[in-house]
Amino acid sequence: MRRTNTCGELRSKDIGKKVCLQGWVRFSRDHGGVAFIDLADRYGITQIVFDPEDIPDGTDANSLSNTMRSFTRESAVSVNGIVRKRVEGTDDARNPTGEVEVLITAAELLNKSRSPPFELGDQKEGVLPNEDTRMRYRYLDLRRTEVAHAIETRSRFIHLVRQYMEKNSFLEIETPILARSTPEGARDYIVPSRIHPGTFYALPQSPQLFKQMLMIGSMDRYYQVARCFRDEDSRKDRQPEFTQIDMEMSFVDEKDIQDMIEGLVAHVWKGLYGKEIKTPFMRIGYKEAMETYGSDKPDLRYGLKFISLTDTVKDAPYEIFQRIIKAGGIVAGINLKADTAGERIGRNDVDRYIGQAKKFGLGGLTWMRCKDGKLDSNITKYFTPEILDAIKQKMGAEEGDLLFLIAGPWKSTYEGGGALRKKLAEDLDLVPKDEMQFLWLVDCPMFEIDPVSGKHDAFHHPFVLPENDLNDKYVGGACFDLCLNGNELGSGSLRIHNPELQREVFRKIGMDDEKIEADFGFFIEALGYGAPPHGGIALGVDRFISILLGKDTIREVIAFPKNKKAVSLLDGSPEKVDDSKLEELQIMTLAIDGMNFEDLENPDEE
RNA sequence: GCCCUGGUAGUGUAGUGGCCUAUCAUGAAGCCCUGUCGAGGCUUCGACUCGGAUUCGAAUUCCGGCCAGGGCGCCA
Repeated sequence: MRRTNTCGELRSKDIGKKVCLQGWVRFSRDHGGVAFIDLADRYGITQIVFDPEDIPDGTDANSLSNTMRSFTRESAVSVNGIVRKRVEGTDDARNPTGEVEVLITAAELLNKSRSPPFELGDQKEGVLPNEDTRMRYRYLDLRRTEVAHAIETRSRFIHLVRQYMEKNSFLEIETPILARSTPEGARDYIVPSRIHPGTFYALPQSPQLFKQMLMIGSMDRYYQVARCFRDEDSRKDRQPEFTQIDMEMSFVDEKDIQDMIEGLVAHVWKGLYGKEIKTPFMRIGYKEAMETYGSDKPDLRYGLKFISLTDTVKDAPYEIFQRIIKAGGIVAGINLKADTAGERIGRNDVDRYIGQAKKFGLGGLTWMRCKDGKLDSNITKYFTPEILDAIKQKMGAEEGDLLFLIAGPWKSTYEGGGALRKKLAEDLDLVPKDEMQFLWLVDCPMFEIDPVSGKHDAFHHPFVLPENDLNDKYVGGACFDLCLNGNELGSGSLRIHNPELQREVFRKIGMDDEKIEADFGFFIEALGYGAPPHGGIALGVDRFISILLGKDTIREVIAFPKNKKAVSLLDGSPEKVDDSKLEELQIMTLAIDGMNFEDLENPDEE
C-alpha cells in the first residue's frame, strides 16, 4: 500500500476515487456500528468512516473492524478506501476536507503508539501542557497543527530568502563551525582538539571575520543561513544556538545594504502573505530614538512619546530636578492622554508605577494631572505657575491627562523610561497586535564610553567603520539596526577595510598591540591585501519568524529548542562523557560529584 | 551571580491549617451505542516536587534544595 494523498488534500472533486492515506490516528469515534477515525498528518485531517450499511465488494468487514479496534491514538496507520460525499447535513465546515470522507475498505496498523502524554488535537485555550512536557516529547508536540505550521512557515521563509539572494547574485557560502576563539563579545562554546591537546576551537558567535575575508577574497555578495552560538544566559528571545541570515557585500554604502534588505523583506512578505509591504522603512537616529521612545529598538505601534523638559524646568525651584540638571542629567515627560490612559490610572496605580520605575533603574517618578485647566500634584508647590504652564504647553496637556516625569542621567533615565513606556502600553492594552512596524535605527555612536572610567567599548562591534576621526569628541559609526515592533531583528554596518584604522579602533577599546596581534593579526594582515570597501548585516531568523507568527518566544519556532538553563529536555544534553573520551583529549574536569569548585579554591573556609 | 512567579493523577485544574480516605475535566482500561467530528452513556484506575521546621494536626505556614518560566546582570 502506498500513500496516494495527504490528509489535507481530498475535496469534493475527488469523490469516487480510490485512495490510500497514511497518517496518525488523532481521534476515533466508534458508535457501535458506524465508526470514524480522524486521520491526521501535517497537511490536515481527513475523516475515515466504517459504515456497516455500505461495505464495498471484497471488503472483509470483520477483520477490518478488528484492525480498526487496534488503532490507538497517535498510532501510524495506513487506510485504503473510496472518497465519498458525507451524508447530508454532516459536513464539517471548519475542516477544508470536511465535505468528504473516505469509506474504508482496508486498513493496516503500521506502528502502534503508546498512549500520548498529552493531547495533540487542536485544543481550546489553556489545556496545553507545561512547556517542559512539550519539550520532553517535542516529536509529539510537532504533530500539533500550531507547531507544525510554525515550522512550515520557517521553512518557507528560508526558501524565500534563498530565492531572493540567488536572484541578486549572492553566493551561499558555508563558513567554519570550528574556529578560533576571539576575545570580547559573548562567551564562546569551546570544543577541545584531540590532535592538539590543550587547544580548543570555538563555535562561532557569528561568521563576522570569515565573511569579511570572503569579501577580501572577491566573493562580493555572500550570504549564509548561519547557525551561531553564544554561551550566555537565555531569554525568551535568546537561545544558546540560533540562526541568522548573514550577508556581506563589497563596494557598497549603507543605503545599498538597507535597500537590499528591504527588497528581501518585501520578497518574503509577498511570498508568505501575498501582500506588498511599504518600503523604504522609516529611519530614526539613535539619539532621537532614545529621547523619544527610551529605546534603541523602539516600538512604533503606539505613541507614549517622551518630550524633553530639561530646558522647561531648569529654573524651577524643585531641588531634585535642579540637582539632576546641574549634574548634566535630563528631565523628560510622557503624556498619558485622558481618554486612552490618563483616566484609567488612579492614584493607587500611580504609586504602583512609582514602584515599577525604581525597578527599571529610575531614581523616581514624578506625576502631574491636568485638572481644571491646571497641573496638579503633590509637588506642584515647588514650581512657579509660569513653569507649570510651560510644562503644560510643552506636553500638550489637556483636561484629565496624566503626565509622568522622569529625571536623571541621560542613558539610564531614558532606558528606564523606555521600560516604563513599554509596561504602560501593555497594561493599558495600547499595543496593536497585527501591526508590523519596521524601522532602521541609524546614526549610532562608534563607542560606548563609561562615564566614570572613560573606558571605550565598541557600541556595535570593533569592525564598524568610524564616520569621523577617532580623536573627535564624538565618533559616529556606520552602523544600522533593523527593528520590528520593539525588537532588534538585525544589526548591520559598513566595515573597516583599512588595516591601520582597524588597529586604531582596537587600541581605542583598550587592547594593547601585543593582544591585537595575537588575536586579530591574521585578520588585519588580510585587510592589507586590497580589502574592498564592504559591509553587511545579519538578520535573526528565530526572532523574525516568532514575531511574524505572534509567538511569545523563539522556542516556538525552533524544532528542538533548549530550555532556560540551556538544557535539551529531549535528549538530556549537556551530559557527562566517558572518562576514556576525556583521557583522549587530555582533559580533567574540576566538576566532581559532590564537590564544589569554590571549596577547592578556598579549602580552609567552612 | 541576583530578583520574581509557579510546581496537586498521564494532561489541564479546584482546594490558603481539621469539613481532604483531595474537586472537576480529560486520559487510560472495560462495557454499551449505526452519523459523529475534542461524539455520547456507564464502571474502574490514577496525584499533593523533595528534605527539614512550626503545630495536637500541613497539599495549605516557614526555611532550604530540585525542576520550569519571566526578568536583571550578561548578550563586543
